[in-house]
Formats: sequence, C-alpha cells, structure tokens
Amino acid sequence: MLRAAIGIADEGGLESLSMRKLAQELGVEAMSVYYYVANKDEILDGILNFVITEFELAVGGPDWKAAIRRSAVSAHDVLMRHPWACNLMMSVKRVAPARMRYMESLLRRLREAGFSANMTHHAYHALDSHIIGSTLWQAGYSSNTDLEDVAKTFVMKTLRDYPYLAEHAKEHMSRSKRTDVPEFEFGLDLILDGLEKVRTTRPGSRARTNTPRARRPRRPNC
Amino acid sequence: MLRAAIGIADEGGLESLSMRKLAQELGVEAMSVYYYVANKDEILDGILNFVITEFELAVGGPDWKAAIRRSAVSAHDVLMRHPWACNLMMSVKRVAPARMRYMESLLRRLREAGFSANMTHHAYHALDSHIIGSTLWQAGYSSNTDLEDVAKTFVMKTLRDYPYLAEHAKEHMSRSKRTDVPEFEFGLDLILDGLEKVRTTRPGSRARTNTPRARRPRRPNC
DNA sequence: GACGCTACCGTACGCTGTAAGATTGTCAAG
DNA sequence: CTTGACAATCTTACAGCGTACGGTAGCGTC
Repeated sequence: MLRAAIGIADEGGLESLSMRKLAQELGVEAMSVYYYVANKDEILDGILNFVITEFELAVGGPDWKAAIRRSAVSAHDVLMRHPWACNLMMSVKRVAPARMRYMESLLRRLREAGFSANMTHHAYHALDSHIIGSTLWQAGYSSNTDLEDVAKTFVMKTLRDYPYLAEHAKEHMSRSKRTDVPEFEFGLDLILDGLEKVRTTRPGSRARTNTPRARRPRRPNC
Repeated sequence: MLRAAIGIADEGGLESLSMRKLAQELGVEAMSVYYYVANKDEILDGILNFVITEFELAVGGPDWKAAIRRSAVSAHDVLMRHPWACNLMMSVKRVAPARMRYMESLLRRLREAGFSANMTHHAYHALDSHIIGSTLWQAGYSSNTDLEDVAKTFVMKTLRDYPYLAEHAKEHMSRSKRTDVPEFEFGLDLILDGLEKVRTTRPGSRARTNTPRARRPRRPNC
C-alpha cells in the first residue's frame, strides 16, 4: 500500500495523492483503505519513513568528512527521486523512526569526529538545511516539461532589464552534467570544509559554547 | 486584498487560505473575489511577491560579505514572519518581479565582488538553499504550541535508544536567544567564509569553469 | 427609456478527507 | 446445518475546496 502511495506521489506530486486514487490503484474503494490506516496523515508518515529508510547512514571509517558527505549525497539522491518527501520532512510532527536513526548516525559521527555538542548542533542544521533546500530547489527546477515559449519571452525581458539574471540563466543552460560540479555538492563541500575549520578552532572564537546546567529537555521535536 | 490573504496565511498557514475565507474576511461572497483575480494562483503569486518586496537588496559598500549577509539575514527575517512563503518560493513557475529584482541584486553583488559566472551561479544556489532550508526548518520548529506531553514520552524513548539525538534535543532546549549564535547565521557564515576562500582560488581547483559558446538560454525558470 | 459597464452574488459541479453504518466472506462453535 | 463472530469491504453522506456559468443591482451616458 505504501508502495502504491509512493508511486502516485512520484508521478503526480503529493497533492495528487488522494485516498480515492490510492484506493483505485489498489483495486478497492476509498473507504476500504481506512481499515488499515487511521487517516491520511498516517499514510504520509508511512511513505516518508519508507523513503528515509533508503538514506545511507553516516558511519565507519576514520574520515568523518567522507562519511558524512556520502550520507548527505545519498540523502540528496533519494530525495531527488521522491521530491515530495522534502515537503513532508519539513513538518515537525513527522519524526519517523527512520529519521531518528538517520539523525542519530549523523550526530554521532559528528561527535566522534571531535565536534562539541554545540558545534554538532550547528553542523547538523547546516547540513540538513542544505540538503532540504538544495533538493527542493533542484527538484522544482528539473520538473519543467512545459513553459518552453513562456521562457522565451521571459528571456527577452530578462536580457534587457536583468543582465545578471540572464547570465545566471545562461549558466544554467550551458552546464553539462558530466563535467560540472553539481550545485548540491558544491554547497555541501562549502559547509563541510567550513566545519572542518571550526572543528579545530577553540570554541567561542566563532560561536559561544554554552555548557549549561543540563536542563531537562522538553519539546525535542526535531 | 493581498493584505487580507497574507493575514489569513500568517495565522493559519497556506492551506487555511481559501477563497471563501478570504471573501469572508473582505466582507463579500466567495465568487466576488474572482472579479479582481483570475484564479487562486494569482493570489498566491501576489502575496509571495508582496513578501519578497520586503527583502533587503544586496547593494552598496565595498564589503560584499557584509552586504550579502545583511540581505540574507533580512530575507530570513521576513520569511520567518511569513513561513508559508517558503513553500511558494519552491514552485518554479512563480518568478515574481520582486524575486527577479532580489536575484538580480544578489547576483550582481557577487559578480562585482569578483566571482566568476560559474562561481556566482554556485554561490547563489548555496545561499538560496540555506535560506529556504533553514527558514523552513526553523519555522516548523518554532510553531510548536502543543505536543508538550508527547515530547515527554518521546524524550524517554530517545534517551534510551538515541543518546546523541537526546543530546541534540537538550542542546535545543538550553539555547538562549540572547547569547547563542542563531542556527541560520552559523550556516550562513559557513557558506560566506567558504565562498570568500574559493573567490580567490584559481577556478578549476574546486569547480571547473566553463566558458561556453553562449548558447541561447532556454527555460531560465529560476 | 435604453444601453453598457462595474461590482457582486447564487447555484452547481467535481474534487477532497472521512464519519457512520451496511454488507459481504470466512471460519469456528454449538 | 445453523449460528455467531470476526475481518474486510463497500455505500452513503457531509462539509469544505476551487471555480464555471449565469444572473442582478446600481450607475453614468446617450
């Protein structure tokens, strides 16, 4: 059932995934699906968890950068195949088990690499933001089948009033998948290299470390 | 009218913005709204454009990092006040005029700072991804009013099975808004510092430059 | 008075998630 | 062989969504 739901979302986007269509795909009526799930949210949780399961965990090896890089690239690859999952990831309530495992492995790898708790916190969010943001953008961008002629007139106006924007568009067009560094990996390396630098930095020079009296954590919904 | 729509989206999220509710807010019936707009998409375009107008453009001064940083922080601030705008930004078709101006200013500032066309391309996407990704996450995270006790049991399980995740949650709780570096700015500085490094680097050491025969740009929908 | 225009409204259709209840198919106990 | 229980499924219905289509009231102009 989750497989069917993922299939629908893959080809038509999240908003095309309706209970009726899912039921139809399964050869039953809409309400029959409710025998197996409580509501649609449960399906969304399910397919998100299913997708995250495919993320490669950050483990092994002495090279933390390589390990985390591999994990991030794998997450990006998976999300590019299921772009709708990005949106699901952004709703805080969906803390799927697979996601917790993924987070745990990443956080652990960072800590074991010598990052402080505070630095690990920041590193995690920098990486996560980049993965989500970059994938969301790239997925939207590469889903352009139509718009051919709309773009033409757009370019006309652009070239006139927005020369730098035009250059940016040109840059997009002339990029070759083979020889150019993917946008995602460029940003990823920017972050990873930056992290390597602050790792060996005395904490406080860049961001204040706070080693607080460990308050009882509440609302750890992330 | 856009003002009313933004108000609804601000307090109830994008999905709570319906034509009927908007009409009600304006003191008319649903179909009356269609006298002023062709369809709902036009409203979404409108409120997105309206929000982006508030972004501070990256201009002036010899310090490109400071200029771009200010612009990024301002965009983040604005988006934090209107989190739904992040989602709208991700659909490629919405190339609002305000957004084109914003992109143009950012791209221009990068080029004037000495970045190559290729580097500017990468820099822009790294920055954009971070802004969107970070804001999306932060907005989702800070919209937690309920879940208090759900979180308690969550922590119980977490502490047992996911020690690093628990630490991460603790880190979240113990952060003080006053003294700690905001997550957004940490990642932003990571990217900006990294960009400064590759700016002076000979192109090709990090990413191949391609100075292609300028093909006629097509589909510049970004 | 007749026209055209602006601003607005009523109705209706097909879509959505899902609550409530009716209906089958299967199987074990009496 | 009948009865009852259970799982699996379907029917119906409702409120809400975007919006197509057509109608209407008020107005200025000829």
